Amino acid sequence: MKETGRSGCPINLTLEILGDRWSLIVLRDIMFGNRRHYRELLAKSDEGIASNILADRLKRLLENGLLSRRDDASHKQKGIYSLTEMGISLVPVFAAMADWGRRFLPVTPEMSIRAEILAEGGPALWDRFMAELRFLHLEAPRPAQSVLDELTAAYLAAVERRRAADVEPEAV
Amino acid sequence: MKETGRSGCPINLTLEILGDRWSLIVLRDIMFGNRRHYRELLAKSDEGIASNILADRLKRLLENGLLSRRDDASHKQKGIYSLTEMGISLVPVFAAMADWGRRFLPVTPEMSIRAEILAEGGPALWDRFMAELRFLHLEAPRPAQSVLDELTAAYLAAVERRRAADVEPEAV
DNA sequence: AAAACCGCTTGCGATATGCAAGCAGTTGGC
DNA sequence: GCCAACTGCTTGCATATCGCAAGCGGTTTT
Repeated sequence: MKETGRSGCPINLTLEILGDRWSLIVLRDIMFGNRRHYRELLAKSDEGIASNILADRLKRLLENGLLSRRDDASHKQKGIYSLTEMGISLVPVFAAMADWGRRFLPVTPEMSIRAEILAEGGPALWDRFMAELRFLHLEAPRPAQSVLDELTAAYLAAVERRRAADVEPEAV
Repeated sequence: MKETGRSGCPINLTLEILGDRWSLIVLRDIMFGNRRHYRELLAKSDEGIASNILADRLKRLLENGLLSRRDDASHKQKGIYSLTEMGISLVPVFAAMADWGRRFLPVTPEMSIRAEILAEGGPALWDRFMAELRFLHLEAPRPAQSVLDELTAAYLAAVERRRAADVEPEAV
């Protein structure tokens, strides 16, 4: 930890680690998009993060204990980034932020469907999701059902709905 | 709204408005410290925000609809900043962030007592707090009890505890 | 009349961001 | 075995933002 900050307020300390435009975007893509390699995070980012910014954020997230990194056995150059328990514990923060965003900001329907499901499901769903993340990123046992699959399916269905509506705008 | 952003993702849009080191600090001081004037926010900030940054953040928060500003009838130069419903709705986000911070970061006991109470109280307490903020910032009726007083009293008691422990370190 | 206070601005050096190009090493197709 | 594609990540450089200190016109207090 650096001693840059001034106060021991939890909000302040959280902002010192996550208070920028990109850190939470990176974590979001790892968490909800299951992107585990540098190139995946770089190329498939909806927002188009720059490569040096991504490298810097990954380094800081590693230093701060939100991520861990191990080598990919199948490719000597690849590294696999995983969420730690500290990173997984951000699920309620993401849920709260996403719910706020979808209520007050000009979100697109397909991008807010997952926020809606998380808000609807509440803490019980978040717990199930976190259990699944512990399976995907730590070595926890596989849970019965997959929340991530549910979220992803809903998202893809919304994308498809949008695509169909664009192709056939005369239909109601 | 600016068209800077790339995606309609609620997390991304939220970060475009609040994703920096200071915006949420300012809102925190208004919300939990009931600081309503520029000078109060400037001087009583635990983190020491710079005056130009504060002015810029207040402007952006006004533009984005999180705050409103009106003249202070008692002083021709003073302005009073108030939370809008959009700003008040950040209570769950603060609660989630503060709870995460107090669990994983080196917070001080007196600064995390309020986070603890909010986490303990859950959504029911948050709703009561938001009702009180609507009284303080909008023109809603006064609620029966004050959550803010409760939080502030707990904080001051923790400060006093710390002070007493520092003065008389031999006592247990 | 003087001093303190009001919100906020200006100047300026330091730091962070964003973009494009590039690098050494690895892998896969032929 | 050869070359192209791909790997994570760095470098250079222009621009934007940050952070500090000082200051400004006006108001209020003493």
